[in-house]
Amino acid sequence: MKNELAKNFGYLFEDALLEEINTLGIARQFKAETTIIELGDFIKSMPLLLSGAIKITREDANGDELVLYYLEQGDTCAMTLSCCLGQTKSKIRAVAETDVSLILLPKEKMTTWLSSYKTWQAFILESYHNRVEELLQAVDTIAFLKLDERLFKYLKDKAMVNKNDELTTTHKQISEDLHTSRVVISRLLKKLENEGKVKLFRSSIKVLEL
DNA sequence: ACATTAAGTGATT
DNA sequence: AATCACTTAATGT
Repeated sequence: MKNELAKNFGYLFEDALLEEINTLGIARQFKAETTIIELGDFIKSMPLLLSGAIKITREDANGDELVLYYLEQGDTCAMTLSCCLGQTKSKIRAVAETDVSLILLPKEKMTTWLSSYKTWQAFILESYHNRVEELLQAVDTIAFLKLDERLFKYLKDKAMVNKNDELTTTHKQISEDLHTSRVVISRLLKKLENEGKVKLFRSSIKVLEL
């Protein structure tokens, strides 16, 4: 774990902090599709993403889902930060998009480190900043983009976090992620295919224009 | 061969 | 853009 840690965060954190993370952190792996944080969960530790990608999702009272953003290697969950500080339940769901490997940090350390390590402070502020940016982007996407543009952006994002332009997913799953119906996705995907932006297969989609 | 699941399509609101 | 109803095609048992 130590080398992996150094590889991903070595340039960010000072040695003393890396040491602390190394001794206090718990390494964990999740397989793709595993739910890491469920709605309403209490957060007792904070994750540092070593590899893989995590899909952050919101859900309304009717159980309708909506994808907010993806976390990638080197990221941390901003929701967790506010949960740890405010002692509230998680208002989001986190599902492993790919196989994920991460380190869990005890939440009590977070605030202590904030004052004792400048690099930690910078890291937290930086990732908070990134998260807010992504959230704003997500809002823009939902509010101002038409569904066909949203769909194409979704496909590109998904290809990005998976580092693979061949996506194994179904029209139904996409419709759930984008909060719309399967039929609509099928039709829009057909349109994108005719425009030469994607290639459709059964249970998979190849993104051509990245 | 049969059942199940994914995807395509016309018509309606 | 959503929903219904139905078809076709691919896949699993």
